[in-house]
Formats: sequence, C-alpha cells, structure tokens
Amino acid sequence: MGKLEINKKQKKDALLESAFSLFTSKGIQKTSISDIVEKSGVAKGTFYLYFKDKYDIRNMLISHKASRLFHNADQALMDENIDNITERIIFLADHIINQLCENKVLLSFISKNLSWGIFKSALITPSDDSDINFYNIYQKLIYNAECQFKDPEIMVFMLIELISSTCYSSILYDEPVPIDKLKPYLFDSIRDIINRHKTEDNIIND
Amino acid sequence: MGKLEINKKQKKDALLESAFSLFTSKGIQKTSISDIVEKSGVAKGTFYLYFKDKYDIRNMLISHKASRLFHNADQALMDENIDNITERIIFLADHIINQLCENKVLLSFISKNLSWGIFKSALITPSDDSDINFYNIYQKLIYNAECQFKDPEIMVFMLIELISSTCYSSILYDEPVPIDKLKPYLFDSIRDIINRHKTEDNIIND
Amino acid sequence: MGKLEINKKQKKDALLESAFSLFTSKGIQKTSISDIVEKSGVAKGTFYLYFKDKYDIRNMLISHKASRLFHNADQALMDENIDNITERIIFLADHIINQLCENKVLLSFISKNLSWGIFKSALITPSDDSDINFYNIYQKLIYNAECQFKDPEIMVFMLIELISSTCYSSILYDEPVPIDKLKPYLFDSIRDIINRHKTEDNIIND
Amino acid sequence: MGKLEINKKQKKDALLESAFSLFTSKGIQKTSISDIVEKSGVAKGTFYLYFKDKYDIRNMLISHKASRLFHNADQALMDENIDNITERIIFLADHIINQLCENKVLLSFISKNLSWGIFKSALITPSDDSDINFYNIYQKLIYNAECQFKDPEIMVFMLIELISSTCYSSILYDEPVPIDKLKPYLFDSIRDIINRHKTEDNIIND
DNA sequence: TATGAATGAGGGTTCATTCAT
DNA sequence: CATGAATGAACCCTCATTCAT
Repeated sequence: MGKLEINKKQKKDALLESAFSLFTSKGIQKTSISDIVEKSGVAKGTFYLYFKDKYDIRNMLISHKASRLFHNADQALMDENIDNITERIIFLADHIINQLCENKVLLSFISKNLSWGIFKSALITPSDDSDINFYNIYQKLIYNAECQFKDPEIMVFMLIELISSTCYSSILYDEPVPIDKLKPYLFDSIRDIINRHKTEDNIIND
Repeated sequence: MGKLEINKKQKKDALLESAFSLFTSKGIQKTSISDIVEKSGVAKGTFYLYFKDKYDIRNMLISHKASRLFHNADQALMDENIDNITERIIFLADHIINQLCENKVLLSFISKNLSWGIFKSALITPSDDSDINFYNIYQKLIYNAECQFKDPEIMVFMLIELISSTCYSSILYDEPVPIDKLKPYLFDSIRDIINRHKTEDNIIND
Repeated sequence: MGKLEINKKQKKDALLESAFSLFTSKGIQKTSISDIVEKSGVAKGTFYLYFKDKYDIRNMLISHKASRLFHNADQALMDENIDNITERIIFLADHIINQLCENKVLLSFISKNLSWGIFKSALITPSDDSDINFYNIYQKLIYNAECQFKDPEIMVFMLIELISSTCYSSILYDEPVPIDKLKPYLFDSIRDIINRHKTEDNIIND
Repeated sequence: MGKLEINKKQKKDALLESAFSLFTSKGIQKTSISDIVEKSGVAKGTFYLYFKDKYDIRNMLISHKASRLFHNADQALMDENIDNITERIIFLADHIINQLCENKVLLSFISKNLSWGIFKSALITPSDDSDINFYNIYQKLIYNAECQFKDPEIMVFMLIELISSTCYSSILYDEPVPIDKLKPYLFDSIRDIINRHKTEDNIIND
C-alpha cells in the first residue's frame, strides 16, 4: 500500500472514529459535520470525499460495528463444543449481550437500529474490510442444525426483535430489571420460540 | 368553561392536531415549528404559550395517542366474556395490533417509542382529558387474574417489547412476513411467555 | 400606514437599494446575499422574508427601474406637441437614451436584459408602487397613431432590440463610436423600420 | 508533431469540447471545473495547465465557434455569384441565421455575446488552428464592394447588433414571431441600413 | 507533464426563539 | 393573551485552487 493510500485510509478512519465518538456521546441529530471534521483534524471538504452525508457515515458505522458483534460471537462459538442448535443460539445471544454490556455506547448506537430492517440492508452486504456477514453465520447455524425448522426466517426475526428490544432497556437503564435478572426469562423465551418452530418429529423437551 | 378558555383549548388542540399530521407525514426532524403554526393558523409566538418546544408537543401526542389505543382495547374487552387471563391478554394485543393495522401512520409515529421507557413517563401520568392510563388497565388485569404471577412486571415488559418491535416491521413493511402470517407465531410466543411466569401450582396447559 | 408597515417598507427598500448598488458595482454573480444584508444593515434571515433569492430581487429591480425609464419618457412626451407617430417614437427613444447616458450603471444593469423577453414578463406586470407599465404606453402610441401599421408587434420588437443593443456598446464603451455620433444613423434606421411597417396608403416620406 | 505534442493537443481539445457541451447543456454558471475535467477524463490539475479559469476557456470557445460561423458563410458565398454588395451581406446574414437555426445550443451560447465587444477581442485575434477571422471577411466585403460607404464600421455594427439580438429571441423562443416570419422584415431593415450608408452618388433603389 | 487528494472560505438557506406591538 | 417581523447562529455543501507525488 502506497504512502498516499495509507494517508487516505487514516483520514477515513479518523472520520469514522470521530463520528462514532460524537454520535454516541451527543447523538446523531446533534452532531454536525463541522463537529466531525473538527474532531478528525481534517478540512470540511475532506468529509465529502469519503461520505455522502451524515447518514452515509452512520450506516457504514452500524454495518461495521454490528458485523463485528456477530463475528466475535461466532468465533467464540467455534471454540465451544455445543451440539444442540438451541443452546448454540443461546450461546450466541449471550455472547452478544455480554459484548453490549461491556460497551454500552455501542448498544445505544446500534440498539434500536439492530432490528430486522438493518439485517437486510447492512449486514448482508459485507463491510469493506472483512468477509464476515450475518448471513454466513445464519446459514451455518440453520443448515447445519440437527433438526429442521418451519419458517426459520420468522423464528430468527422474532428472536432478534425480542432480544434487541428487551436488552436495550435492561442493559442501559436497568429497566424493568438489570440484565442479569432478565436473562433467565429471556433465555426461556428464546427456547420457547425455537421449540415452536421445530418440525413436529423433532420436538425436544427441555 | 368561559369563552376565553374554549378559545385557548381550540388553539392548543389545533396545534396538537397539526403537529400530529405533520409528524406522521414528514417526520419529526423535518417538521419545523413554522410548519406547525402555519397549519394551525396561529401565530408563531402562540406556540410557545402552550409548549416548550417540538419535543414537548411530541411527548404529549405519544402519551395521548398511546393511551387511546389501550383504552379502546380495554373497552372492547369489557364487552367480551373471557375468563382466562392469557386469552384476555391475547385479546388486548390483537385489538391493539388491529388498530395499528388500520392506522399505519400512528404506528410509525409511536412505534419504536411504544416501549418500556415510554410507559413509565407517558402512560402512567394521566393525560389531560381523561383518567384512563395504562396502569389502571394493567392492575385490573393482573390483580383480577385467576392465577398468580412471578415477576409480572418482567412479563409485561417482555410482552410489550416483543409485540411492538415485531409488529412494526411486519405491519409497515410486511417484513419478514405480513402481520396475518406472523400472528399465530406471535400469539404462541405470548402464551409461552405468560406460562413461564405463572407460579407453579397454576400451570395451565393450552 | 402603521408604524410597523413603515418599518417593513423601509427594510424592503433598503434591501432593494443595497442590492441595486451592489449589482451595478460588482455584478450580480459576485454579489452574495451576505453582501446585500450587510449593506442594508439587516439580518440575513430578513432577506428571505421579502425575497425568494438573489434572482427574485434582481427581477423586481429590473421591472421597477425599466418601467421608470418608460414612464419618465412618456411624461416628457406629454409636454411636447408632436403629432407625427414616427417623431413621437424617436422622441421616446431619445429621451430614454439620454436617461441611460446620465445613468450608466442603470444601463449596464438592465442593458442586455432590456430585450423582448423582459417586456412580456416584467413590464406588463405593473410594479408594486405604480400603475405604469409599458403596455399602456405602447397601446396609447399605436392606437392613437394617425396611421395604421402591419405587424406592429414585430416593429416594436425590432426597434427595441436595435436601440438597446447598439446603445449598450456605444454609451458604455464609445464603441464603435460615441452615442452622439451614432444617434443620427440610429434615428434614420428607426424611421426606416417604422416606414416599412406602415400600410401602403399611409406612406409618408420624411 | 511529436507524440507528446499530440497528447497535449488531445487533452486540450477534450477539455474544450467537454466545456462546450456542459456550457450549452447546463449553463456556464452551473458548470464547475470539476464537471469539465470529469467529462474530459483528465485530472483536475491538468485544467490549469491549459486555461486560467472557467472564463478563459469560455472566451476561447466563443472565438472559435463564432469564427466558424462566419467562415462557413463566407465559403458558401464564394460558390454563389452575387455582384451586389447588399445582397452579398444578406446572403451572409441568411447563411449564419440558418446555421444558428440548425444549432440552437450554439446560438444560446454565443448569442448575447455575439455583439460588438466580442468582435474586437475574439474575432480579430485569429484562433489557434486557422487563419480565418472576421476582419478578413469584412475587408474583402467592403473594399471589393461596387460602391463606397460612409462610416462602414457603424454600418456593420448596427447590422450585427440588429441581427444578433432579434434572432436570439426569434429563433430560440419564436418571440415575437418565428424566424421565418421575421426574416422579410429583418432583411428589409438590413437593406435600409446599408442604403443609408451608401455615399450619395451610389444610391440604388431596391 | 500529469495527477487528484486536500483544502477551507464562502455560498445559500433554515429555523427556534424573542419581543415590541 | 396573541401576534409575526426580526433575528443571527448554525446548518450543509460546493468548488476553485494548490501542491506533494
């Protein structure tokens, strides 16, 4: 990579990092492009060399940050030896929840956006610097499962919506209870949802 | 109520209705106070006699509109004769979902805001023109139930988060499936969540 | 007129005068709205209370200034006693040319714009503060003439285009000759054009 | 011409052609140097190796395009056998008008600029790639005429101003009438102007 | 010669808020 | 109470120009 290319990457990364920092500290609406370039130490025009507008940089950030969450969880799953699909999903959920507990600003940033719409648009399209995306993980899980599902897409949809919306309030505000108190109930519901989608000859009582 | 007071109420109502219409048609961010007062036919300064800013009027609207949803569902429930608490909750959920299907702009307005945080701030505080609020309905349901629950607040929290976040995508975008296809799965999950919270001596198989 | 209305008129007039001064001294392209409001001593937002943009204020100025030119010439014509339509037109042309000689910045401002297109859009629509417009003068001239014309609109068109485009260069740059040297030729051509449009039974040798 | 010189000429020509295309399609004001270099497929800095700024390239274009108009008309005139100076001028005017009718974007580009000022600065100075210029044609016409003129420069000035300003409106907007309806009147006026400039012993009645 | 990333001043425009009427 | 003209800071974005490569 030439000197110039390194310089460009540094500029873009500086803008992404500054934007993330500002978005999470003062909110997207209150963050201006002036704020971002000032924090990045580049000129205003430089922003427009790399991004269309504020929402362009936001989408890139969400895509990037969210795919990292899933990638990390998936990596950790590989080190475990869990043969049960239900427990594999629980493991992934738990791992992601734990990452979000450690990184609350990230949670508040992607939180409400980490729902179904974003999966289709952001996670399927691989981010610049890696081949990881949510669909690889999803397919590996479902197709390698020891049992069959009916409407697996609905199942995943319900899991993601339930997990993301309950965790947001619980992790960030301890409302209605802290995440550790919520988890048992949440994992029970995850199991219920999965079981409801198993085809009849595979029902496993847990 | 004197002529002057009626006049004041008319102005405030006009502002609320105009704001709702604009918020739902062009979004809150893109709606300016100029827009609101112009549509209301009042002067700009008048806005500040009734509301602090744009977000003040938004909160009043959410509170008002959401409590109407629950109130309508509760009224309809009274006409039915359902003795089973689980099915009473299902009935309420179904009724609210149907209202939102009929009124998609309302859904997109309160949608993501119709989560736990808003209940505490908006629904508990009774709105100006009625005594209805969510807590009345909640208490009537839980305390008159034929069985006992452990952690009922967590149960309600999970129900609301699951319902509101899945319906948003399903009703508005038919993603991942239209609401009619989602409902069976959703109601099953609601039943599961409720059953998980019943104290052991009350378990009812459904 | 209330105090407030006087104040408003003063603001608008200040903006118009400042804009005219700047347009004529540094050109329309180089004049910014910041320049105009600064010279007017009003806030930037105030500009947008009265005008849509820079070209809106330009059009108002052209319309206003051009109609004044014709009005002045027409007033002067009334004091004369010229019964010949050709010489009445020459008198008007001469008077307007003289006004433009006295006011070269005005010439350079409306100059190239003072052509056919502008008559239709700007001069027919009466300006705010007077009923004068070009069409009144035009009709008075043509319909009260002692003779008839074929295609009078083409005649007026050719006269205006010839006069305005030749005077621009001659008055402002003495190119190819100063206006006083040009006038005899110009007036001869005006007479020729008018004669060409007289219906046959009215030809007057001059 | 070396390979390098050919390359340079290609770059400059690409810039000129791109600029002309953009100037005529979106206007000079709205065309940026970025637009020009992008369309040309050269780098931004390269523009400044050949032109000072946007107005520099515009002037070169006007000069080049206008001289082609006159050159074409003059070439066509040579194929004719018109011994009358008046009709030779009419022929040239007609030919140029016809070229402009065929190429309205060219008309709108040079239109209002095709007046006296531009002849001195643009047409007298021969363009890079040809010896043609307006003054050759002018001198050939006047000095080879079968009669003498007084103030021939004023005559040409008036002809050009009359023709260019009336044609602009008539060809582009059919205002006040389409060019075909205007031509008879215009050519009559051209004849009148020429006749007025003939020295007395040469007057030809037409 | 040629490049194109970087600049940053300056453009037009919006709009929440104030306050004299 | 109600008005709406006035404000002016702040916004986003463009683009001519430079200069290290």
